[in-house]
Amino acid sequence: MKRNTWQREAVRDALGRTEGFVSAQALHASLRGTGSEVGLATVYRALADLATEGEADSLVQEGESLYRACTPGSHHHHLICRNCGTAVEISADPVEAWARQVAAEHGFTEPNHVVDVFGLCPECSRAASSR
Amino acid sequence: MKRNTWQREAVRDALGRTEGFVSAQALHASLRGTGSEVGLATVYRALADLATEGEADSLVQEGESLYRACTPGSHHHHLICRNCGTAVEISADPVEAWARQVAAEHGFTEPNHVVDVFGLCPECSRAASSR
DNA sequence: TGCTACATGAGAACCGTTCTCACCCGCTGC
DNA sequence: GCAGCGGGTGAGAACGGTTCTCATGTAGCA
Ligand SMILES: [Mn+2]
Ligand SMILES: [Mn+2]
Ligand SMILES: [Zn+2]
Ligand SMILES: [Zn+2]
Repeated sequence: MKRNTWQREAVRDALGRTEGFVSAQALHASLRGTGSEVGLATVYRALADLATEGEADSLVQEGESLYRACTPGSHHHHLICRNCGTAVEISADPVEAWARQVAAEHGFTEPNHVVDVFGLCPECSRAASSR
Repeated sequence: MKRNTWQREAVRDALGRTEGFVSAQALHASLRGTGSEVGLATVYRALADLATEGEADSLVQEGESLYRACTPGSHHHHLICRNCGTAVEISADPVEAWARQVAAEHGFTEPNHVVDVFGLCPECSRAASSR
């Protein structure tokens, strides 16, 4: 049975208020910045829990795990800005079917897939081209 | 100008002789096992070089980078066994087009994508079901 | 209001990877 | 061949993100 602590609540809130994918450390720093005295280990634990409960999505970039609030219960993927982390949820129905088929064709069972699209968001594209 | 050393050659060979994705540490251990006295740092460096030269593919799983010999010059993806690391190269032309389109629709530029399909290979499926 | 088991947090430990730097050796020009 | 240069190597230290430890705190329940 999972307890309700203000720490867990603070992490959930901070994640929800964040545009794109953030690291545990960044989230911890931002919480500390607002006066919240959460421990780093607690932020890691809360994010891991949120991810297993399906309330957060995660991906690994350059050796660190990034998290993002997730609309729960729906399988989806992300279009992510390489520069600022902003993310858009996208559905990938044709890819789902393709992945299942490819696995089956080669006799692989219990298929899974990792599908992420990266790029520069409109804002970062503008900034990059005007430089 | 890149020099030819027996160490680099040994790493390339060992990678080529491996079925699926392997970690730098595992490859280093296997080289040591065959009497080759390569340093761990050198294995890391060689694998990184092979990856940037397009002679190896890499992916990150559970916090460690895995490498695999790659048929060079062709953009492709992988169907990977979660259990033993065995991998099959697959082409994903419909996914390529989909990814480009999704990025364009949201105004994202310089699109990239990560597409991996995981599952249990026929052999590992058999082992799992007979247990 | 007390009890108890789970959550928290500071710091240590962990672990894959990268860095350092003294030594080695592949390459080039002679 | 042979010397000399400059990049390569390797043992161990350092690094950085994450997890663990354990003493203390506190949510949830009666
Ligand atoms: Mn999917
Ligand atoms: Mn592709
Ligand atoms: Zn951006
Ligand atoms: Zn397998």
